[in-house]
Amino acid sequence: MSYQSVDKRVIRTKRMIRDALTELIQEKGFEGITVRDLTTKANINRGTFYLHYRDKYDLLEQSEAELIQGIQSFAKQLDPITGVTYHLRNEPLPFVVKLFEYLEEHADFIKVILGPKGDPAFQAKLKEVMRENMLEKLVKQLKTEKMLVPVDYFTSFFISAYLGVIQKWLENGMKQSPREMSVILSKMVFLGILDVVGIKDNLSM
Amino acid sequence: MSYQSVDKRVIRTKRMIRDALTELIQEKGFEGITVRDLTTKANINRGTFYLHYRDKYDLLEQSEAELIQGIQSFAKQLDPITGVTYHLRNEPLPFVVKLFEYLEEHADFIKVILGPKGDPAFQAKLKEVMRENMLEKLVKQLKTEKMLVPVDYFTSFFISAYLGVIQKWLENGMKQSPREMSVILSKMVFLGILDVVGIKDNLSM
DNA sequence: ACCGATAATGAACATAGTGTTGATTATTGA
DNA sequence: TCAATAATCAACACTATGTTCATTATCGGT
Repeated sequence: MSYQSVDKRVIRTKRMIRDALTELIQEKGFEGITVRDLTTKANINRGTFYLHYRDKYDLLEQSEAELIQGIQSFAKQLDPITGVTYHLRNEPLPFVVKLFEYLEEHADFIKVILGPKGDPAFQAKLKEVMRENMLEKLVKQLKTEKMLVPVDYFTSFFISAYLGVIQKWLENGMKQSPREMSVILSKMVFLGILDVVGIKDNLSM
Repeated sequence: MSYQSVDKRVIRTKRMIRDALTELIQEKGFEGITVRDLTTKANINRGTFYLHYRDKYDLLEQSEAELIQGIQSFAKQLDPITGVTYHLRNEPLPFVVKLFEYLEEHADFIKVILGPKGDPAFQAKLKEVMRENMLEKLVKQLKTEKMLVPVDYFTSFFISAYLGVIQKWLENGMKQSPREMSVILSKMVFLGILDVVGIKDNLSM
């Protein structure tokens, strides 16, 4: 009925370790965490930890990999025609809306892992997934020689901008809905800075 | 003649520790580094380390603080009239050019500290400095109610975009000059995505 | 060139975390 | 109910930490 571990005890133990990890990263950052800290907070025996994870880095990797996998699995279900169509219509990409929904759902962990005490490698992974699902198809359809800037700086610019807004949104306590955030982002992506700030009659000088 | 430590031995020891730190972060990331690693690589006695730093976190903080201070010191010397004037002229901010020059100068350390094995807290600090020197004055002159998006998302968007391009530039081996990078960034900031990619007659479909 | 000040060394220390083992108990799924 | 296996507990050798103290080496100022 299952090639997976469905043993209630395993589920329970792993969940408690994951919860402890989230709390502890918040408290002291990942670096400062010891296996003893984790097992104490999780109320399990220290030996039990090693039954499931090689060390704390293994725990972190597995936790991150699950999140990335979660994103990729819903990304694949999305309309493959996306890409340029949405870009041209100045509409938020369905992927972006879904992404915010997903982030919201797993906010506890993601918030700390993307925060100042988190893991910069996870930022890189997330950027890569975003790039694949938001810009890859667009870039492939462009004659890059016509671009005003080198393509990899173009990509880095917008993906980092997205991630920065995501981090701010999480930090702010996710006051806006995923749809609202997608719209905000679209505006900034499609308009230049002067339009976004409503300049011309806006300046006080 | 000096309230500072100018003793040649201290200078030498600290420099060797800093160099070892840079190399070791590259090799295994900051987390994996032990004081023993540092002192072995630096060819000094382990006890000597503790004469200068409380622990490896103290070392990291001091190293980062020096960099931030370096940025702030040249920022203060710049023309205080900057701000909106340059933004309106679509010219690269002098601060940005200077910043790239500074990053280039300290690339060894900054490259790893901003990389996937680096310190996310340093990213946050750098963003803050950039915000103060690039957007603060602009934002103060705007009637924020006229903006199309919440001001803090606006700020996060562009500052993160800048940082993302900086990271890519470092990762790429700094092939472009500071001035070139400033121009590339200005283009992306002032034009929307469609203009930047040269769209309309650019799409192959 | 000297000499007092101080930086660096080397060895030892208690303390704490790591990852592993083997025996025992508790819980699970069928 | 019971065989399988997860979790516990205690012990283990090993490594890193941060501190100490006596000793040696190097510095800066005269």
